Amino acid sequence: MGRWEPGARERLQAAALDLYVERGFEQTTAADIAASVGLTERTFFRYFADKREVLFHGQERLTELVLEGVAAAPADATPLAVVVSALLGTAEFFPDDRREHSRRRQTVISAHPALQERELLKMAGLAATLAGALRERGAPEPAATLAAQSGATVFGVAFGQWIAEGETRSLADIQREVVTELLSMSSGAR
Amino acid sequence: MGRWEPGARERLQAAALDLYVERGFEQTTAADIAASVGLTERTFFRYFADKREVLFHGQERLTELVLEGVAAAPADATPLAVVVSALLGTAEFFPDDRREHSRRRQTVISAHPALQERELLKMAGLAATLAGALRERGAPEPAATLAAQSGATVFGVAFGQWIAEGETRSLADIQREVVTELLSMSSGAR
DNA sequence: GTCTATAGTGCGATAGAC
DNA sequence: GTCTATCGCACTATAGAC
Repeated sequence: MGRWEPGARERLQAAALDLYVERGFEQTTAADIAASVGLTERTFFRYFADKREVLFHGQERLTELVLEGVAAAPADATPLAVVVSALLGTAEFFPDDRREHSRRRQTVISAHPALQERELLKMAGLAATLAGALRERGAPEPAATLAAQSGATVFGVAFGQWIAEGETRSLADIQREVVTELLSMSSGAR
Repeated sequence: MGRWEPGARERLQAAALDLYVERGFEQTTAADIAASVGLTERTFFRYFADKREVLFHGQERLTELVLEGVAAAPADATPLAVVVSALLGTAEFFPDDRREHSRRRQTVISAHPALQERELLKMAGLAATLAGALRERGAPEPAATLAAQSGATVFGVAFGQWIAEGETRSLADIQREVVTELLSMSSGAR
């Protein structure tokens, strides 16, 4: 394990998660992570802009899945229907055998506000991308943003449930239930 | 303006905003801000945990207004109706004569991801507080969280509109329209 | 109020792949 | 030889410890 071995980025990501779990985010330096896979601090920062980013790299694929979900919706679908389609597209990113990894990762994030900030920023970026895609399909503002943000809300709630202790349903199944819940809530409002 | 003059916190906040507008957030050091009001860097960090926090201090009052709004809702109100009441409570925090200040502040935040992160974290905290208040009134999960997050969404969209160039309506008026839009969107979904 | 560890950046040197 | 990942060093600013 050292210089020139392939997969430096992936090794750094795995080592970072392990160390963040073991001793906590703040007690882990970038140099610690790099050293644990035979690299230097300087190389760590070549791959990741900062210590937090190492936990979030790879989410570009999630954006792609959202946009594929948008494209899969019928042309005459309402913004909310398009969002549901986008949402179900994301479920592919979280197969059941990734649940345990997601749980570990989320435990670390939940314990550190600095990591929560970054997660919220990523989610906001995804929602903004989704809103843009809705506008391209002709949705006006503020409907596009409202629908996209509602999608982010549903995703967040469903994801939280998906990684809850003892949960066995798939993310897609949970998402469908949460969407139903959200709609029934709105229609019952005075 | 110097040592021992009262209102150190407020002077630091005003100076920080000015400098962030002038030269940008990253080009402004904590020492710059402190020096510009006759204090030292050390004093800056006594008042604010970090460079970002200086733009967000004072939002505890916003939380209070949200909770007052919750309390003002009739006991048999649906979660969503309680959220609307909470939302309108926040409008008091943003009278029309604060609009220009909010615009300046938001311009800075929008230009710097590090500041957006902090803003998102504050908003998430507020939504979590609101969800907790809804649970205390008997709302079950996930309805409480869905309603609270929807409130945050409406607030964000309405606030963005309120500070838009040329906008003259009050925040409360805009919020009411955005809520209507959100509800009509959900009821029209297939 | 001082002192220090760490984050993060810029730039030039080097080691290995080809 | 070229190309590029990695390293070493110097540096500033943040933030916390004493």
